[in-house]
Amino acid sequence: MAEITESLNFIDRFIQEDIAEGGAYAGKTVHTRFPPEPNGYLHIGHCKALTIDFGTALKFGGLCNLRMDDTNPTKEDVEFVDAIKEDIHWLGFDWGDRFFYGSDYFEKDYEYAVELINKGLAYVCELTPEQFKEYRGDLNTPAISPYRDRPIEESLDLFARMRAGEFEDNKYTLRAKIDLASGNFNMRDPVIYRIRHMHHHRQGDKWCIYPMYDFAHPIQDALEGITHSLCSLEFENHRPLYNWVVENVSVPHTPRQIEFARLGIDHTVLSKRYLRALVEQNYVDGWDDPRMPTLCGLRRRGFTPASIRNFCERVGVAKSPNTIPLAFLDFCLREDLNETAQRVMAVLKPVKLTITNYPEGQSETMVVENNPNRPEDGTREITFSRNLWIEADDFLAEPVPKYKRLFPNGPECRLKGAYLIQCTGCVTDENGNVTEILATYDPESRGGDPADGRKVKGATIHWVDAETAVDAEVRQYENLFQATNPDTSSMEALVKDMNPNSLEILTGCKVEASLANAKAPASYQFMRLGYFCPDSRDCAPGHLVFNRSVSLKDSFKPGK
RNA sequence: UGGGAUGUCGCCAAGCGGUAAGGCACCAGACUUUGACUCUGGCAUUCGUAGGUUCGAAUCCUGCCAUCCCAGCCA
Repeated sequence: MAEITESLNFIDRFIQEDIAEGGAYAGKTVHTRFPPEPNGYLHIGHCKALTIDFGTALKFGGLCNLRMDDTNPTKEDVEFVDAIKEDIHWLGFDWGDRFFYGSDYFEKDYEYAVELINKGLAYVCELTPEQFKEYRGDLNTPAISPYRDRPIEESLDLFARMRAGEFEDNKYTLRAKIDLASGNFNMRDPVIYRIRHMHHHRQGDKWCIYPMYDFAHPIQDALEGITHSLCSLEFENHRPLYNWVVENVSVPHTPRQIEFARLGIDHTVLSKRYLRALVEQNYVDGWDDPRMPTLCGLRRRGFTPASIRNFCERVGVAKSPNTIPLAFLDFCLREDLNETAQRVMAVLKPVKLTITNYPEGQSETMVVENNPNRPEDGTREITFSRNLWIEADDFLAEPVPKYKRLFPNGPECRLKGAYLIQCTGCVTDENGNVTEILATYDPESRGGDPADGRKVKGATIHWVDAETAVDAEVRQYENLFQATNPDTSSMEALVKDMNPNSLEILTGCKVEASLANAKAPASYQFMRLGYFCPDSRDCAPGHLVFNRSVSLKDSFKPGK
């Protein structure tokens, strides 16, 4: 077993007890699994589960399987299977050769179901869905099940005929005989098989009866030798049933289910159901729309795998409900990018800057480092001339207190990697809008350091040479698709509850700087936007002005 | 209302009977070729609440309060 140096969460402690001498799994290899249902794309919430499933196995020197939980043919599709695998690899997790489909165990599931019938622990029920609901009972009254005493032979016969396709959907179900009076509804003789005449994405038309999650999942875990079946809190109520199946069916192995709290992020929809609706009803351009909290959406937004993994690890594992600030996700990205991203200068909201004492037609080349944190990343050359673009926010006609940037007769400022300049004034149009900023430069400060060593009072600002700049149109999205209340019951309500900025963007009315709430200065925003795929398909209102000295293709590749 | 969970700083989260880790956020200062980054310092006499046990409790016991999950032939 690998030495465990990280701090242990509550799951780790359970496992440690289990594998300790005398424990339930003494001497065994810890084995977990990540079991997504292939009915949608993975989102950052799944990433937490992924981090826990794969991370726990790793921590204990064990293994983690990837298993498509495809027992319900009505919602599943191969498109999702491929996308899920790709996203997991992108994140950096690897299941080796342990990739499985829950549906590959259908034959086994069937045998175990027959075993239950033979033991008198399951029976064929013919309540209609409506009756089933009626007979369910309520919090204080037990359920009623008129068919629970059906003779074993009869159930055996009916179950075989269910499989043979003799009955239409919903005509019969197979139910486990457990406890009609249980306070836990999952134990009130739960349905474990239903009839669905439907094409299965993998099994084709081989089956017309499908096992329910509660029956199939423990069996899958047991057959794969999973020691610890980690899942989210909403399955806590299912654990007694999970254990019941494992105990009453002759599976070769006894897995243990442990539940943890799922991830919550403020103002972010993390429910597959709603994400799916957003895609299907065209509120967004697809699962990989940069506004989506899906892994492919985050990837297009410029999130690195390391930043997402780190986020999930730092968020912790516990059982208390949690809502993590979106700012924390941003922090994790900035932290990673600050270390690894190659810098580039670009201007979000451009305004013209003219260096009045710089000769017209003259141009020179400046050399700037690609990443101040990593000299080994080298340098790049950029051109400088009399006409530049700078950030509109780096100039104020009327300075506010403590403003250290450009304003008429303001402090000397540094153009990053170029010269020291001082603002002398500005040009405005008939409406009073600033159209051009005027400044003079100190020829003796090439590179940014004054010849006489005087201290620069103003800030350092970024710029782009108007003569050589590339105008790259890039659509600037709001941080993530946001909603203040993900638990609303309709799309209308959901959209109504959305953050106003998002709504504007969704309807295409207006696109403002996407990272307006990012605390970092513009350059850091560029790191992010720079990694944002400037694919022409995303071109829309906003635009960035890039310095041509960097090849867009090379420097602005998606964060792969 | 029956069953199952959860409550430690604004947000996460350690702690597991010996006297409240850490991160994010925030505040103050230093540094700085991007007001960022980095660095330094500050930030819970108190652990939902009321009692009890104990020399000693966030940790054990009892009651109460709040919140979440469950009555799909979804997962």
